[in-house]
Amino acid sequence: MGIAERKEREREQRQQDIINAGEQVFFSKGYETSTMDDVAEQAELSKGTLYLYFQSKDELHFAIMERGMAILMRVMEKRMSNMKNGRETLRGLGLALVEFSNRYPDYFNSLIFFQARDVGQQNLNESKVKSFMANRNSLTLLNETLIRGMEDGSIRKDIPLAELSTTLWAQMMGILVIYSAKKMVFDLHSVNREQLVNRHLDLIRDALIPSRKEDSDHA
Amino acid sequence: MGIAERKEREREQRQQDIINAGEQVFFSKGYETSTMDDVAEQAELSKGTLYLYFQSKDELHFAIMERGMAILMRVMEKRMSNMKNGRETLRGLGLALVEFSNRYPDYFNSLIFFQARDVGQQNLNESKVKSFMANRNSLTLLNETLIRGMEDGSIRKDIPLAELSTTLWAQMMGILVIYSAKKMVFDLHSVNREQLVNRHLDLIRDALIPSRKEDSDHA
DNA sequence: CAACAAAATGACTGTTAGTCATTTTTTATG
DNA sequence: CATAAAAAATGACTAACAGTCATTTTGTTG
Repeated sequence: MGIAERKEREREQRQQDIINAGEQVFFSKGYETSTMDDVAEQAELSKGTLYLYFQSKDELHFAIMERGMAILMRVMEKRMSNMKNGRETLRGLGLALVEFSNRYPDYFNSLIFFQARDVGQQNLNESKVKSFMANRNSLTLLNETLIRGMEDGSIRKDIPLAELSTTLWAQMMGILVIYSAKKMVFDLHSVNREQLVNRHLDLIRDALIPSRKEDSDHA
Repeated sequence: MGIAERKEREREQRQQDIINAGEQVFFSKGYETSTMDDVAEQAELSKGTLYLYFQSKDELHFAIMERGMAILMRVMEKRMSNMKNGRETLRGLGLALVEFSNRYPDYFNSLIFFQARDVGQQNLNESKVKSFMANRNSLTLLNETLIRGMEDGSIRKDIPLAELSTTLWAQMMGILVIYSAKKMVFDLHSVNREQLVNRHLDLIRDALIPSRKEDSDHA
């Protein structure tokens, strides 16, 4: 008697259908200007039903972002392979973000949106915790890369790992957020996203090369 | 007959009063959770009057941020003096932001809020243009500092100025936005804002030191 | 003071996220 | 198959709030 199982599948399917409708609407009209009635119409369901599957408009949006995050992880992992050392792999991670932004601009925008979402909110609600979890994987990837680079000698070892990884992560996410929010500033200086990221990665590369003094300090 | 002048002064004063009320309310309750009725009550004015002085809730918030920006500029200019070269001045600019965030946390938060505000908005409205103008001064300061550093030999000269300044600006604003939005991530890694900014400035300093090759390349 | 203008008011509107009593559909049972 | 019970779906409704505007109050001028 697999009725419970079928119900579970149906429920999952309906949830995916709603996410699909949400993507259609949010990606074309923008999140803020889209209404839950729009999504309901697109999904051919009543608004009430939407709330049986998602607690809030924000949670639906979050589910869309999670799809994007999963894709980004795939793109990153592909880019990481075949890199000769940790420092090059680190650059690969950065370039994966550029590739992701070009191939999946809508998902990319969702991701960036969520990076900046909670600015100015003092109370840490559940969505904040979930959003944190969503970032864990990419931070872990970054951490592993730094360890690899420190071990193979391509990255300096004198900076505490947790401090370095969070800094690099904030830098990268940060410039993407700022670019997205203040595109006009960059347009005025004739700098596009790819240039910005490349320049950033160059600077970081230079900053992470072990110094000659450190070279001899083979721990 | 200075009636027109007095009226002008009164109008200005009332506008300042409303901004004061806005600060009181927004700083204590947070922007999103504050209502214009709250501000009206605090200002001892009707809501309608608020809209005679500000086109929208957002514009009132913007006026508050502009006060903060003016303070930040003062803090930066103070920090810039007495620096021995461009590279040190650059660090001074970064540290000015930390000082600002400690001394004027509410204004600082407004500023960061506005940096991230327009993520995901496709249409560039007037507020976006205004927000851009608000950033011009700090970007100009950064530019001047980089030029000084390139001229006194403390900063490498091989990166186009517009590209370098926008990148450094995006990095700095970016990490502050991300820290504000994702404080939890940094708490978990035991990294606070001051550490983050200091580590970032260290990395940038290392990346901007002219290479030995470039040293001989005295243009 | 009367006529006019400027400033201020607050009841009202429009919009939309989220709710919940009611209806429809599906499943279980004799 | 009939019927009771459970599950799913509905959409009219509420609450909240930014922004408006016809009306009232205050100030100015001759």
